[in-house]
Amino acid sequence: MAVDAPALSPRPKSLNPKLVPALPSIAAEVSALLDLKAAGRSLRAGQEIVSEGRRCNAVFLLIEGIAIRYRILRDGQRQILNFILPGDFVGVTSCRFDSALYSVKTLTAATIAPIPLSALMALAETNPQTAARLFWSFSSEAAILAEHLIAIGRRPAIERVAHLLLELFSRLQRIGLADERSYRLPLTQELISDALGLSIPYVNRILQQLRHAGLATIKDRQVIIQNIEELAALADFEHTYLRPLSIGELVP
Amino acid sequence: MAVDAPALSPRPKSLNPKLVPALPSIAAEVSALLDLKAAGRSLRAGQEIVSEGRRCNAVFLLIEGIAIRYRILRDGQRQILNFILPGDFVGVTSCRFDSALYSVKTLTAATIAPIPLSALMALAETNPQTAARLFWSFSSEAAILAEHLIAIGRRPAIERVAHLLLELFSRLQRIGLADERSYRLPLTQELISDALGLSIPYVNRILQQLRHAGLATIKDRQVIIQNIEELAALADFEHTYLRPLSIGELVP
DNA sequence: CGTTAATTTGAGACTCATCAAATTTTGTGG
DNA sequence: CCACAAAATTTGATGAGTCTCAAATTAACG
Repeated sequence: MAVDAPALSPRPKSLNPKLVPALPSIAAEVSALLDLKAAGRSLRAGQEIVSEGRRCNAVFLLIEGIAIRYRILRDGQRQILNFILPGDFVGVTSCRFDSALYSVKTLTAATIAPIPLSALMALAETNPQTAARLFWSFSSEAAILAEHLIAIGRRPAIERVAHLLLELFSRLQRIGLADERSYRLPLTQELISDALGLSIPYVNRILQQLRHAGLATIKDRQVIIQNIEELAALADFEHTYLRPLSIGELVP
Repeated sequence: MAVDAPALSPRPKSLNPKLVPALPSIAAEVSALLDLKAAGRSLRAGQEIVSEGRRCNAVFLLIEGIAIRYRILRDGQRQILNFILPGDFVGVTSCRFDSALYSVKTLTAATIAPIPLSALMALAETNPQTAARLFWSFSSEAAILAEHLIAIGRRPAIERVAHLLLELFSRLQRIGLADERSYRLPLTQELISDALGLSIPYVNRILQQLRHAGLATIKDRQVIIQNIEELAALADFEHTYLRPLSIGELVP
């Protein structure tokens, strides 16, 4: 089921001390079916997977590492749409248009497995049940975007930051990349500000508030959630939106 | 292919003077297959289709009328996530969780056709190709949410408002519900403010700016885009994100 | 171990929110 | 079809939240 970690080339310098995590079941299923393990490509930190304005002829399964999806506006500002974690598919939205609407790039060293659109179409022909499950799973991305929209549209900066830290915590924990109250991630203040529509100096001040309140700290590329309950209360965080039902769980 | 307007009961009191628009092809296909026309239910303005916190056991095809998807926050604020227009599916994200994350309610009189999840599952069994196309089409919603996220996160109020007016214009035009430079829609300032994360008085002032600049006017539930080019330039509006490729157009 | 990247601090300005009230428009029952 | 109640728009004054700019400090990396 899960991708076998030792089968991939070990990467001692990886920022992530953990092994390759378990993939969500549909990702594992597709991975097995299309032999994606063999197709894995290693990327360095900062490499683009998808480039805005360019045709995108594949979707990618992120096997290891962290990436972001973002848009650069005409005035040079950046808006990060979401963080992409192991087990997530990359480029699903981008390949739906004749040129990609967003860019995706790695934040750490990463391993990705491309799935050419032709393979996806073939899958829809030869294995339509799996394809349906896969496509169904794609729509869960909308829930995360919607939650970001709510946070950015209607919540003050401190709640947004708290919410982001908790979302990443919850998602990483789910795939075995976080422990009880912390996770490793090169989450710079610039990334936070671009994800939440804030300025870097203000994010800095917000982080100080969280630190002084004993709620959360970022240090040495490590995010430490010191008081989960209080932070969740502050952020009005409820992790249901990160736990979509698979197609099989819909009708009990 | 398209839904036959006269076949549906005419609704003289409808706020919308136009007839039922052509559905997108996948919607038409599913509609025909499941005989959704016969299943159409009429709703009055302001009725809830999906309620946050409640189990949602169906998706709905909006056949006629306008709806919004939104969340009410703990402090009573509302964030509108998107506007739902004829031909759009409702509740796709909501039914993916054991209780709906958002509410959906009509803004005008409307006609919807429920598709029980069981029917959707059955479709995936009996007609997996169609199901795959349908599920694939669901993921285009993410592009609209992403664009909203960018607007709210990184653009000043006047650009957000301009962007929203143009998005609705473009989407309505596509389904035959807008003419050259205007469309009918009960778009109150409260709706705009809740969609864009602004206050009502400020939206009011922004609309005055747009009006005085000769760019756009809202009057008598009608939105008039007086200068499309200039408004689009102001908003940095590019409608690619509203024109996803169907699954068949992906590999040319 | 230097050089670039990231964080931190301060001062000042500006966008936009809040609150309150007046005005206009819309919907509705008589 | 009018009159009234409710909803929506408009205006003003004030203040909070957040941004910008600039520079200093600290941390990361080859």
